[in-house]
Amino acid sequence: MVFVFEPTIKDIAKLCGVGVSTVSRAINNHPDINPETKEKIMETIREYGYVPNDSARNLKRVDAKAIAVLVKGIANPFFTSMIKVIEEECKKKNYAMELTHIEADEDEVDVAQKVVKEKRLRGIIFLGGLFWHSEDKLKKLNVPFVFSTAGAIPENISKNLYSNIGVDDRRESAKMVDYLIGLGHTKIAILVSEAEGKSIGQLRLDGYCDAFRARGMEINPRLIFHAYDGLSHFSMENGYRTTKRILESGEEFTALFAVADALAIGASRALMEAGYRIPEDISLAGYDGIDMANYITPSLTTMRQPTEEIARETTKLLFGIIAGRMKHQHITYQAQLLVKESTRAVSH
Amino acid sequence: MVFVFEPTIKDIAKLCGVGVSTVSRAINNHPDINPETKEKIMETIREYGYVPNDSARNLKRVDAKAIAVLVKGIANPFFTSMIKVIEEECKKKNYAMELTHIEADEDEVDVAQKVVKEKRLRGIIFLGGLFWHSEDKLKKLNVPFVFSTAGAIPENISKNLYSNIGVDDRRESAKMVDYLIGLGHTKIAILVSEAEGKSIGQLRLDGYCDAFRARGMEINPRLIFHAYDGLSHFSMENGYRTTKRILESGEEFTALFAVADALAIGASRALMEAGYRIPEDISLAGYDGIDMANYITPSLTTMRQPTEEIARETTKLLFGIIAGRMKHQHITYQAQLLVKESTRAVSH
DNA sequence: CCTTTACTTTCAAACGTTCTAAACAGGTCT
DNA sequence: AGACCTGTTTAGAACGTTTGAAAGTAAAGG
Repeated sequence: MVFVFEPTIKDIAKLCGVGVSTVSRAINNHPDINPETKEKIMETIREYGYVPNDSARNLKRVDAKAIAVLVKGIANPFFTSMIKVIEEECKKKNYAMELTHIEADEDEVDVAQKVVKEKRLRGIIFLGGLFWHSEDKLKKLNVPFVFSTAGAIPENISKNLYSNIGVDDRRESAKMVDYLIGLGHTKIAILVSEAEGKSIGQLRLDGYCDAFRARGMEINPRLIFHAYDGLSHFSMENGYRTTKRILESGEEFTALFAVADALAIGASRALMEAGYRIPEDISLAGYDGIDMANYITPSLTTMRQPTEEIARETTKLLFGIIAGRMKHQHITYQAQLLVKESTRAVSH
Repeated sequence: MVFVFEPTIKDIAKLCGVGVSTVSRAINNHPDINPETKEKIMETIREYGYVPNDSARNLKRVDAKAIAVLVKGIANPFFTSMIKVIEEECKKKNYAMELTHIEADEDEVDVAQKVVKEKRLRGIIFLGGLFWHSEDKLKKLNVPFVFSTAGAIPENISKNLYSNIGVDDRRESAKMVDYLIGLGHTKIAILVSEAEGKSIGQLRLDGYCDAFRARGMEINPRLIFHAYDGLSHFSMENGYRTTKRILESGEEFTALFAVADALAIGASRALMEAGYRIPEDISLAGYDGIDMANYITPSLTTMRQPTEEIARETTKLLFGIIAGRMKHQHITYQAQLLVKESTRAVSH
């Protein structure tokens, strides 16, 4: 490796014959500076390729311009597009984004606390189905945080402690199932992930049950299948394997509702491998509205969440709260039922 | 927000009645410390929830324990699994990982330089099809860097300036095309992304041509289709749109080779929408071996790159070079031809 | 009782910024 | 000429850590 001179702010100051603070002023677009001096300094900076040391900056600044994004269940392609949007918004505001994955066996609060303190971050976005047990835990986080597309938070937690942005999973899920029932399906299997606590999976399962009840129909518990491999819940692999199991179980059904598109895509493959035609023999529906749902054949009927919009609003809200010009909010978006080729009326 | 006491190392020192450096010693597992003192300090740290400030640490330390991963073309799902592995390896070594996406219009070296200087990183992994023009540019990077699954680097650049790990795209691509020819196909269309310079797309196109030449067959330039939307080259959307265009062109072909699985999946949908059966009417082949290729129907014949292995070795190599116990290397992995349902012998 | 040795611990100087308060020019007004 | 602006610049104290050199302790050796 070649030796390369790495200039600091001091070097630049010396080079320009000015004080360090003047250079700092120039860099940070402070008002009180002579435009001429500023131009000269910027010139020198370009020439020597000076880049301010982020650590030194963050050390001194009270507000390290950075937020954390904590994601549980990275396997779900659903998050990728959200993260991209969040990143964009951060760039606009000149904020750095610390992306951290939470493993299934890790405690969310502990991880959040650690990363926030380490990097002196100003806020947190929680992405995905986290589940919080107590208010005490949440209070340990000393910065504003926002849940996005998370599961339900227990009722006993004070609403103005956090923000929550997403769709009403239970209601939208019910809509989907109601749509299937409307097509004449009565034997509707559901492919759901873990369902302990108020996880996303549980909410969507609740919606499934709601839809049946609303129509005064019986729920057959043997048509509820859990896909939980202990790791990434919403994966294609998981959907595929569980659907195989469903088929082996011998239960009869004319429609299958997978509570996530990734699961549905795996299910689609398993069904077709087994010789079922979609939708002629079995209707298949997903949930999320990921890109890929449009590219499989038959294209997947799904409940599209406005991911980009949610991600964008989440980020803006967090910045607003950090800046002190907004308060915690609870926003519910509408999902959109996208009817594609994978569902049709039941054939008698 | 509640006021929370954020202890510093000084506070811990005072609390324990010892000097700051002793606390520092305890945290960093230095040898010269009384086990008893250490235990007491660790106890206090746990009690007060002290977490060292990363900025202060990195500021003082010569070696900020962190590397950068620069990705061009995030839309390609191919990278997701690689990033996951790199992250794992970093965690093992207690290194932080700075993930940065490079936009299509950004200069890779400029971005790399900026991020490395800002964060004082120790090394760089370049993921994906970057293209380097000159040795001078590369020399500007003052830390070791490793290319992974990148395009070919021009011959005139000194080999011991960098490492390069991946498969021989040209050779493996030729293998795939040769396999298609072996099935009796002669009119093989290729769906390729941008092809200026020695990009990955160009290499795979070269392989396509090699395969024809090796058999003494003619190449029909009108069967070469470029999918370049100026943004994410290897996306399903891009594959879909370009295949529509191919079909409109009216050129005849019995097989389509998409140089990336994401493109192939988009192509698959476009072909089926247009009423073509795969593989009865048209054989379809991809390249990369992403997970999803197994879940579409028909499952996709593809050239599987050992992504996990490549990512793991890339990271290990970079750490080795940083530690000074390894030198730059150029490693070529074998890809694996996975024959699935989407290809079959041409029907006469 | 004074050295030596080995083990612990502390002091204080960095690291590269930002930011407050103070200083400095060069007017303009009494 | 002094007082008072106004616009620009600077010195220097933080920020929270690591680290090498120095200092302190206690046990062992003479």
